[in-house]
Amino acid sequence: MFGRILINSRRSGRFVHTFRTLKCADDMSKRKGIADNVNSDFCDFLTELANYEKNVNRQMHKYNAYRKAASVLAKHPTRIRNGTEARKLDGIGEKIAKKIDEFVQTGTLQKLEKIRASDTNQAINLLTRVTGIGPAAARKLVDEGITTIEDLRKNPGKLNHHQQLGLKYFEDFEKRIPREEMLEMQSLIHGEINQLDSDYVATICGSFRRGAASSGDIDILLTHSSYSSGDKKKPELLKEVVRHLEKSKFVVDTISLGDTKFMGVCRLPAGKSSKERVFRRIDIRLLPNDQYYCGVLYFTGSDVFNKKMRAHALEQGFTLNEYTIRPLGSTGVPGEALPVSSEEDIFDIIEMKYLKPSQRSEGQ
DNA sequence: ACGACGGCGCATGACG
DNA sequence: CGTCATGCG
DNA sequence: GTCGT
Repeated sequence: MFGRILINSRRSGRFVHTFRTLKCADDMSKRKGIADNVNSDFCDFLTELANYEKNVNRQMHKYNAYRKAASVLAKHPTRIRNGTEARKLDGIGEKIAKKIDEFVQTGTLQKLEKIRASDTNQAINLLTRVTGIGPAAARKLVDEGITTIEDLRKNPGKLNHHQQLGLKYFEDFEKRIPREEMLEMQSLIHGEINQLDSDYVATICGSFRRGAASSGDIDILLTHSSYSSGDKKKPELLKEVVRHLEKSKFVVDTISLGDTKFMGVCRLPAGKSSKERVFRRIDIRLLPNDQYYCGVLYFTGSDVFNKKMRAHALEQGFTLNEYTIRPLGSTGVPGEALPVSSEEDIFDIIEMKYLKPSQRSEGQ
């Protein structure tokens, strides 16, 4: 889904919590107005608290609250001097304002120091960076005395398939993908799929589509002229594409594969200087052709843009989601899905000026 | 004071 | 075995 | 943890 605003340190994005961030995380470049974040120290400790709530306490809502606060501070053009000033921003309340005061006055946070001092917390935060290991599995492993990546490698039997692949590619999956490489993969993917069956259509979404200089993974939306939402499922359409990409040696591992969603691992063939390529996370989703463009719009983001666009749709009397756009009756009940055969159609329906993907990064 | 904060596909385990 | 819940992304 | 009701 989406791109998020990266606030913190290095990769965290896409999953940003500390480390695993999520999906979209890819826009580091962006905004021309914000001169490289004068409040980054606040953002850093808020992000650290966010990750702590998510990974250790499993408090996803606090995690999101902290990230929202970090995000609003990252976008703020001037240096925040104290809690009172911060308190005015949307997403910062009494507690965080107090923390900002403490940080300004002492240069640190008592709470954070305690969190950092705990070996258990550190271990949980580390293990959680392996894809497939979430807060629950990380805690369980740590309870069993497994606290390092090395420990994991010694105990593969304690990991399910997804987690084993996460461990196998642990280092590579934390590396971002330069746009240049995304473009290479796009060429390869389009070539292979077209060769397989020219009635497929594939679009790489996420921040890559918005023009980001780097991406966290590859997120492909796929459809086929023969497949509409009214039809019965076609389990072979996606599997056929996956098999073909495996045969061409691009897809090298499968994390999960159902009728509509594939999650796996891929790698480009060796480049010129024969320097080894990095293994990358790849997702492919199969959508019915009549829902394709709502899906492409949604998975292109950004999150902020999606929210604004949905709000605009509501004002115009429509409800927009990742599948369909539907008119709202006088009672507020959604009607039948309207026909859509391009992203432009969706903008037209809600009387919104068309924005190219590169213009959807933060708003307007 | 109290509930919302996204919903969903796939893998896996719990349950019957 | 089928169905439901949980974890995860 | 923050916001809206």
